[in-house]
Amino acid sequence: MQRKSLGNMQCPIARSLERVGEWWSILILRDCLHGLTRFDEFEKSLGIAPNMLTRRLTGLVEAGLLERRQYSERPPRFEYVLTERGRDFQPVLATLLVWGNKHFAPEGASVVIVNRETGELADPVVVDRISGRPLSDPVFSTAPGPAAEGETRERHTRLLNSEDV
Amino acid sequence: MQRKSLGNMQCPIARSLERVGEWWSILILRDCLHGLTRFDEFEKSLGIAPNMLTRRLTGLVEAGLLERRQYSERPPRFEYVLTERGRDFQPVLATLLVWGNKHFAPEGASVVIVNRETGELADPVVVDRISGRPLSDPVFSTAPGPAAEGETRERHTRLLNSEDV
DNA sequence: TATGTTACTTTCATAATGAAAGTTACTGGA
DNA sequence: TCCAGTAACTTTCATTATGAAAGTAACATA
Repeated sequence: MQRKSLGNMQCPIARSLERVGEWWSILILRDCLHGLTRFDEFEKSLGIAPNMLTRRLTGLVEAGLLERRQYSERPPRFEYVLTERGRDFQPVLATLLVWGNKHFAPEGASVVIVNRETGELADPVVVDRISGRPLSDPVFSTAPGPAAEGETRERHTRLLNSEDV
Repeated sequence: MQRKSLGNMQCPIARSLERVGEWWSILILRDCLHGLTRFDEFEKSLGIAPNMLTRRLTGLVEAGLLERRQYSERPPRFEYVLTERGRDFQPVLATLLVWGNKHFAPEGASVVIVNRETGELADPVVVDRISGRPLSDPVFSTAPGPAAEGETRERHTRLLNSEDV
């Protein structure tokens, strides 16, 4: 009766969540992208118990999002640095930030994204690089990919047809 | 010794995770955005135990992402439909999908996003609507917002300065 | 009357989370 | 040499969260 694994689903969202879906994981990645690397930095920043932090860091290392690196021989000291896979998580954090600011910051935003060249607030949106159109445009929908099998293929094919009307 | 709440943090990412950070929540939202509305649809699609599904649906309704709506008087039957807040979550799902496809689909993508007008694969990226530049551009960074207090303000101010070099 | 459908609830075991305290391997100062 | 301090943890144990299995409610349909 283990927590049910999402990793063997075909859905890329499910597979992502298998790696970062546990309590604390995404906040640790947030801190990493803010430049934190050391155990006690995470501990203080998050207010997380050290045993939990160890579990999460180990998990993120195993998932290939972080690398555990020795930065001192004597005394032996380690730090955690993002891999490319971990850095690639940034867009997810940006969209979570925007969503949080819009819906859960009634007192106003506490964290924003700024363009340091112009000083202006950024307004992050997801667009399709090919067409330049916002992904919210109804022309976009999910579809089965080349590796889709069985239920996944049916599910997304169905969806495509039903929205084609 | 309850699971530690992230909702009283100022960070918008933490506040978002307070609402959708539990196991299954994001996958339920994914299914909602695919058009599912009914209990047994979610149950079958996810392979989730019904008691878990009830807890999550209740939580998402309380968080204002879903609305529970009666669609039949006799027999009494209910469905769950996205609110605006729930629909606004879509960009997060898109970025999770892209990340999952890139890093956890060695056999190739099983789900893709397509432009149904051109038939081409979409390539979703986060850009700043104001400047048009990709958010990965180093000119962008987080900064304390108008409502930032104490530690939050310091943290992001520090960051801004250190990267200004 | 029996079976099926949809949307659940109840009970209970196991896994995940968290608080508190302790450990390791040092450095630097009295 | 002794003691405090630092950084990165581990250990133990209580409490929550998750999940499997079975059951329930309120009907419709045959």
